[in-house]
Amino acid sequence: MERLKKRRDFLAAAKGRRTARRAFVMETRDRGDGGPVRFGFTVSKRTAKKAVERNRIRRRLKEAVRLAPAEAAGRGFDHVLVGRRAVLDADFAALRADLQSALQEATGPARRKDGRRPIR
RNA sequence: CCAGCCGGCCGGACGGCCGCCUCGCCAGAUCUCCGCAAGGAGGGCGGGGAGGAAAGUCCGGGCUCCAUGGAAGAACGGUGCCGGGUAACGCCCGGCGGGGGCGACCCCAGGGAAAGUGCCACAGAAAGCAAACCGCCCCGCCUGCCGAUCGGCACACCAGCGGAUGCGCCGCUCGGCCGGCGGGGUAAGGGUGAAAGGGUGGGGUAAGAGCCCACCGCGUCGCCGGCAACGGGGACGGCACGGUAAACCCCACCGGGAGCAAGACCAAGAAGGGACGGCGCGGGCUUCUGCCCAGGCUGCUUCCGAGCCAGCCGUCCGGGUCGGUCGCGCGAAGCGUCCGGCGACGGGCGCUCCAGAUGAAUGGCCGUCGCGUCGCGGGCUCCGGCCCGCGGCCUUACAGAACCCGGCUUACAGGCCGGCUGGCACU
RNA sequence: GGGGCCAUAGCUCAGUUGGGAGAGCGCGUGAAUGGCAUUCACGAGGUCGGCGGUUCGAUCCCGCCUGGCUCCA
Repeated sequence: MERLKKRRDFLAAAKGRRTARRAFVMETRDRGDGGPVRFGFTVSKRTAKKAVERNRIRRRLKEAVRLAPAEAAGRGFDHVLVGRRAVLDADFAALRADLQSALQEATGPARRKDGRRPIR
């Protein structure tokens, strides 16, 4: 898994499409170059005050991303996962399922003009 | 057995599958990918991979840069019984003094208030200079009352002469009491207050007072013990010296400032600018040599020393910012053992190499065991609980390295070991 | 990672030789008005962020925690 490390990339992703789930918010940006997919993680001090908790949130999200099938994330995308406190005691299988659906939605067809999700 | 005190330690264990970071070795024909570049990633094998507090950032150092070197001083900040340990410390050890506890033991910013200044609200006579005030005592004078002796009978009184007796009246003297004025002696006592000019007891006195005595406290000076803080004891003094320095301050000692986001290098790349070299560079006197006087700048100040600046020409370098690499893992290191020391600690020998991220590595899932807790069932019981089985829950408290080290402080489920004190019972 | 500052009534803030806890707005009651606003009078409201210490006495002085703000790069 390739990681996002520059502040620039995080700011760019924050302007992209947002996909919210119970335990996290995913910000997605299509770089348009068809290159490898990259992931970034954000857990702020406001989310969890203690460093142990912030570490645990990021690590569980990272593991969920690692176990996700490579083709699900698409090509040329930057995904930033903003962790919430719910990650701490969420069931891991449910976390993976949420990630999978979020990736599917984020890399799928663009939203309709009214901003609602496409009807399946 | 119960209650308690002190010190030290642990803070889940084993295993499976899939992953992450890093180090070493091998391979690596410079092959592929990312990047403008610097550089980074990609293979195999092996090793290592969070804490006792990694935390707070309260102290002390190493290391790095900044400042022109040295000395003295000022300012500011800190520390504060004595001795020792240490690279150093505000830390630690041992001791001393004070306070608390039946005790084991615990607590103390614990120098100086006879260098100076400030403050001590309210209450209180008075709050720090010692006196004033109330009160107490003595003397004198005055007024009033009472009593006694003596003298007297004008008035009042009496049954009455008469003032002999009784009730009385007047006067002298003496004594007592109340009050006032004046003079003096006192600090024992005076609702208060955190604190009141040594304390307690006795003697003494007109009343009192270290006025005298005993003990305690205090001060001064010798002596003895101790490196010292200090302790013991003696003589003398005869109360002078309230508290507050985490109020200003004084004394002694320590401290230059900033911090790895320090700093160095590399790549891309303007302007200001910088470095080096050459020539040149204040005023006066003088024929020249030379002599005299000098400006500005560089630390908070002074002194000594050192250096730089005034222009022109030439050559070279070239910041910030973004990115990359280093700094960055052998150290006041850990473990074991022996020796010295009451101890903190020091020394010798042997063994080991033990995290290095930088949007930041320890994760995910599972099995077995252990611990804790809850529920149910059974058994035992000194009725407080203990044991066994099954099941559920937490899979466990506080908490995540960010240059490193020594301390301090703060947070912490549960548990282990050792020593000691008090009480009860039994032997 | 490293510096600095703040915390006092519901809100915004004063508070120094350490002895009284305060102001404005807001709130409540009353007056005035036919009614409302303005105005006037009166009143309630505080572990001075927490825990220790110094002192006779602490919002104030000294430690240690907690929460918040801010600066450097």
